[in-house]
Amino acid sequence: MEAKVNLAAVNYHHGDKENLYLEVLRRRIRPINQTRLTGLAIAEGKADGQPVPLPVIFQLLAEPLFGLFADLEGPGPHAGRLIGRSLSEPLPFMEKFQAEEFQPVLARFGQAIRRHHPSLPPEEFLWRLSFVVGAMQHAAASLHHMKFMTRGICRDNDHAAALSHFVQFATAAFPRNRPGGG
Amino acid sequence: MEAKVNLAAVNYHHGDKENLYLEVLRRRIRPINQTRLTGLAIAEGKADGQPVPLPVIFQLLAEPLFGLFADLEGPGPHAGRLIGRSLSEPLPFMEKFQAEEFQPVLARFGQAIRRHHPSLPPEEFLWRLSFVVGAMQHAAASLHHMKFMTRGICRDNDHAAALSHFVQFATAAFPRNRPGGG
DNA sequence: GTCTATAGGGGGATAGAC
DNA sequence: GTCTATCCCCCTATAGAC
Repeated sequence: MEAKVNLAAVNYHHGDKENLYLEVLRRRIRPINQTRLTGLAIAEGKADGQPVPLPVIFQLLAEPLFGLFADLEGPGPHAGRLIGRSLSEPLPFMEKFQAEEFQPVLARFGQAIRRHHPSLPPEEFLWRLSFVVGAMQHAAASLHHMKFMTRGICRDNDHAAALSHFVQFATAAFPRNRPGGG
Repeated sequence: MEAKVNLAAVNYHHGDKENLYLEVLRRRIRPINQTRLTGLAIAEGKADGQPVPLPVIFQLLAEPLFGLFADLEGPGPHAGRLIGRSLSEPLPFMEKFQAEEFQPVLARFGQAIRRHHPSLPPEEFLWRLSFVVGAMQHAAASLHHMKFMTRGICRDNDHAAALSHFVQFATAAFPRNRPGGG
């Protein structure tokens, strides 16, 4: 019936489509989030009680994601776009999934960032965090056609540039001295 | 065959599915971008040769999008999520579409922002712009479950808060005095 | 326990009726 | 020119073979 491989044995091993989709996503996302969390843990160990500098935090957050695009021949770029897309998926079961997979990371990194702005109102803090995360995801999802989008100024799949510019950008979003204080 | 209305006459009027999808998107996106462009034109008229202040620019950019969520019973929120989703769509024909619909707006607003940072390297400028746009889109796509994401701190569909925080955030991303100069 | 044959449903597009 | 009846393929999931 098929050229090389059995087709729908998939259903036996992975259940229905929804479950398969989540398994694939999890498989891609877990290692990224794991790398992030251990990276932060190590950095905090080294910091020895002091807050980890913001640029370091954002680097640790973004590098595992942008790093997917380092090997253009591997599955990374595809995974990157898959993740990007999944995050704007309106499917109801995705909310629960996103919470399970990303909340721990967000909470953990949120804490670390928060130490630099302990008196910032929680609501304001969370909005900024949300914007920063959105910027990162958008960048990851757009890496492959930055050249097109910028009419040739930026290069495609330039994950190193994305990373360094993102770190600068995100750090600027949480400036030490803001207009409103904090 | 159907309860109330003829079904596949759609195909006659709109051609194939891809075309229909683009028509729907265009219909939602065009008025938003139109509002943005005329808003900026008016602001520039009033500014009388001076650069339009950054907060005004970002307000003009974001308000038409976030404003979709003002009437929760209307089609706006649905349109907002549709647009959000379409932007992370990996479908090949979407790139062309996005360029057609969004490049003019981005170019126009880019110019206006650029006047505040004429000596910033083009690449750096475009990266920041990309991050800001990503933050905005992510916010629009997430408005409906901010409460869930923030464990109750932020409210759902709070487009006014989203707007004001975004304006602040985006303005901070283009600070008058940066570490690197410009 | 592993996989395949097959049924069932849905969606898209064409060919042709009005 | 407008719309509808119908076809076909693909995709999903179950039932049952090995």
